[in-house]
Amino acid sequence: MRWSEIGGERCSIARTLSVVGERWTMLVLRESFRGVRRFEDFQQRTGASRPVLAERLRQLTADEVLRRERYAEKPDRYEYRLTAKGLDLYPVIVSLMSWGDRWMDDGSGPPLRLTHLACEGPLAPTLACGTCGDPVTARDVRATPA
Amino acid sequence: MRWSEIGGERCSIARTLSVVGERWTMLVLRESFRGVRRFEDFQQRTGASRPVLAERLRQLTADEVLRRERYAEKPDRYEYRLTAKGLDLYPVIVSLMSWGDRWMDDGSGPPLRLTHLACEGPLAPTLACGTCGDPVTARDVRATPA
DNA sequence: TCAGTGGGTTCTGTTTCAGAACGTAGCAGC
DNA sequence: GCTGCTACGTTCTGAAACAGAACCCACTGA
Repeated sequence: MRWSEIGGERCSIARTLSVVGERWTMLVLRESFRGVRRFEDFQQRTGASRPVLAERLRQLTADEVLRRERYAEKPDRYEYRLTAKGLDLYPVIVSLMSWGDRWMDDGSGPPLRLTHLACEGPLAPTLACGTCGDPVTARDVRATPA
Repeated sequence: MRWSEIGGERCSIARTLSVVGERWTMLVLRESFRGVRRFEDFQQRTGASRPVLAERLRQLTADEVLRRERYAEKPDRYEYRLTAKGLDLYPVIVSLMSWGDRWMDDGSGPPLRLTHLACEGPLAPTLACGTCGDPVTARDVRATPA
């Protein structure tokens, strides 16, 4: 099977990866969540090559994760902003970061600190059950085909 | 910058992607969480080609996300099982799945249903603040360099 | 003796990628 | 009017990664 065909699988993980699973795509989104909007800035901050970045931005726009908006005329200039669909990827980004903080630390501690604005405490991101609100690990869950 | 060098960045997201960001790796882990342990089964269920699968299993083992264990002798047979480090990737998998359920539905509903064993309710996975326990979205968080 | 199983490796043609160069449409300074 | 500078890409070329098929090896069972 070709990687480009995983979007057709009946699996939400595979379908999500067909949108955000390409090389560099997650780093583009990381920068989007940090407020980056312009091609040059994405290029510099992610390190992706220009052709690949152009392709990723095109695809993310087609998938409605980003929205391409003109911010200047003559010549036309566009920037890329997260849509609601894109903003909803935040838990993915945060869980990747959280795992890296815990398991990929080189001894110098987490590169970024997240503060929960509502309680002013450290975010300490947790996977919780939406029904009872308790924290959840892999062992607490049963999966059944729908 | 080459993709193979992102592990050296001072960013937990980039570092995590250096472990789980290759094509097929997430699908291998998806199957691991479903209990799959053997090469042939991974190959059939993920759709990755045999050389790529072999390489991914090798790398995940080197990164201590999976552990390679002999389950038979003459000839030796090995299986791949999640370590604690691997099990801790569960929030990443679940958040990918949750986003796919919400945004990539083709009209036939979620392919898999998750039940939280503690409360017997649907998991409805949520990103929560570990300090106050409340649900969190992208807008509720401030990031500061450490 | 012959087929089947499990876990890979090897080989070959195709696809994707990295980096540099180029294009384009304006603007600022001189 | 000429020279750079900015922003956002596209084009080109050699290198790397991938997909699928074939093969290898050490057994087992018929």
